[in-house]
Amino acid sequence: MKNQDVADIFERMGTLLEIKGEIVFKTRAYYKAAETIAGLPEDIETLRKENRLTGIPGIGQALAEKISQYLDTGRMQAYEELIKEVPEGLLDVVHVPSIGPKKAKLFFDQLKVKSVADLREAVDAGKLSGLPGIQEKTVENIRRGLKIVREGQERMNLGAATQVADEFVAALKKLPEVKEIAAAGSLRRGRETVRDIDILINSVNPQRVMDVFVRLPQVKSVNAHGETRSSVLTRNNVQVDIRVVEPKSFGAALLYFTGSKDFNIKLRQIAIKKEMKVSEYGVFSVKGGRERMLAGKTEAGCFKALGLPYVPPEMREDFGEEEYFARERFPALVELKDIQGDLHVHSTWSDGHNTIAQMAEAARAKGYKYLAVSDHSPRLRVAGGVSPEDLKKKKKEIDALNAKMKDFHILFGAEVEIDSDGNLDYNNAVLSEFDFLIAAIHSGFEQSSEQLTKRLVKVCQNKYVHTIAHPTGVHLGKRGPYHFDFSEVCKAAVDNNVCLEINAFPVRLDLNGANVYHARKHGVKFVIDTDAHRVEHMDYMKFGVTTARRGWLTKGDVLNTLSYPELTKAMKK
DNA sequence: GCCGTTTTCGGCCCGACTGTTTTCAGTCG
Repeated sequence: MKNQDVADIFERMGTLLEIKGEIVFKTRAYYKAAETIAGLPEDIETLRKENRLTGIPGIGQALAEKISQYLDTGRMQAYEELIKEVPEGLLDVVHVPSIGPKKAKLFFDQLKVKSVADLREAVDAGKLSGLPGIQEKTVENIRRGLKIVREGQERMNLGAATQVADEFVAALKKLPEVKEIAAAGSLRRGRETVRDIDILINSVNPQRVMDVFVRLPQVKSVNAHGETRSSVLTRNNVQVDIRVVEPKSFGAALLYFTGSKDFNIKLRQIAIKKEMKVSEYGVFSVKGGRERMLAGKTEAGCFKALGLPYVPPEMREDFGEEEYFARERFPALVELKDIQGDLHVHSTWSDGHNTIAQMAEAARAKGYKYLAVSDHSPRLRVAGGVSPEDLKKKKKEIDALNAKMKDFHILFGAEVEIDSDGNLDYNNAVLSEFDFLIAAIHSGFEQSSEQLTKRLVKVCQNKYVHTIAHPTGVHLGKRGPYHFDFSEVCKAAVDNNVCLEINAFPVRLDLNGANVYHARKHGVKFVIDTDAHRVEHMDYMKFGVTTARRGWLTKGDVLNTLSYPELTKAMKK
């Protein structure tokens, strides 16, 4: 798949064109195209072969030609010409906080700054002040921006972000001035990774809330401290922004600050067609040149005023809103309370920290009806995979526990290694013993797309397999997904009654929301599992459910929303 | 550069904060 490569180039071209001073609509077209291509479910080379490039929204004749040229030659002439004019190093320069395309160009033109290193030198040599529009404060901001870049502001995973947000929300909630408080932004949408935290507050005394916020002990430095907006950096270099709004606008503000950006744009475009206007203050009628507020207090009210069905935060991305709005009504998305059990947890039999009994007790305390204890197979030596001999003992332990429990079932499970040819790590006699069988790839990620696809399809065809764990192998912040033909594997899964896993472990979230969305279109069924290696990890289920919701799943799409009798029936091959 | 049941030309989301300015440009979300 060259999708990401093409997306990256367009993204870079967008920025370079901005620095060059192109009209914003042109640069926006490149950004838009980059985002769309990065999120495409289909291989761009396939689309090209079938002459369907211009069918992609936001791709016209000009961009289609550039894509084709890149696929044919591995190069893009327009890009290469562009970087002759605007050095590539400026791409990093504009990513320094408080520096945008205009300042980058200014420093390049006047001081020959071509990289972040050049910029750092220019700052240290005091060359910046004196340039038009640049004075001491600006230099100071740039200096601070450089420091942030040095310390590296990476995206956090959803788990880490949730933790930071919870801390701030808990601290601010104590103020009597705070009437309502909610984390918004990509965190509320449940994105797999989050850059910064947005917190929205309903209060009639913004100044007081702001003053308390910027002085919280977690705060290291203050970027902005205004009447209604403030922004700080925590000791761990996480940016946290808060905004205070009046009660009458809380819903509109929550809608706005939840995003996504593309979703907001879409809403505003719809509003314009209906002679309305949407801002963070409300939904307004602008008929006859007169502004009249229609809604703002609640999110639901805003959607209603626009004549649209309510869209859950997880769905507010740039895929498929048309389909959603056309339907008017949408079946309810799966919720945490629908989950009846966890089908992928580990115990002390392999690399888990807790015994089967402890894991089962924790699952029961959550109100679950069943739990599959799915330990690793022998090939995964680092994880202490369970030998066939030990499996017999493990089975006995489970049988004994089950005999003692009412209304709860422990399933004899396994997470079995898939070898480089798509074969499993136990023989058929052993495999046939398991109640629930998860197949997983933990090695051989570097194989070609063809090999990996073949491997995964073969696993789907294995009659003992119930699900494929973390199907794309992504490890957030560490490793990208391995490449295979996703559609092909989805088809094989459907044909063989194999589920795909939504692994809720925060560094995985694999499948991700976009994967789930596309797999669902193929008719794939899913399990949402935590991959817990200790009791506490079972709390990660909420992140898996969020991811499922991002892929538009309903209860009916998810295997572990079934009752135990229904589950055993559904697992029959 | 894209796009079109009012358009193949003329549009393309909206507002706060900051720092530099005497009314606004740049950056950010």
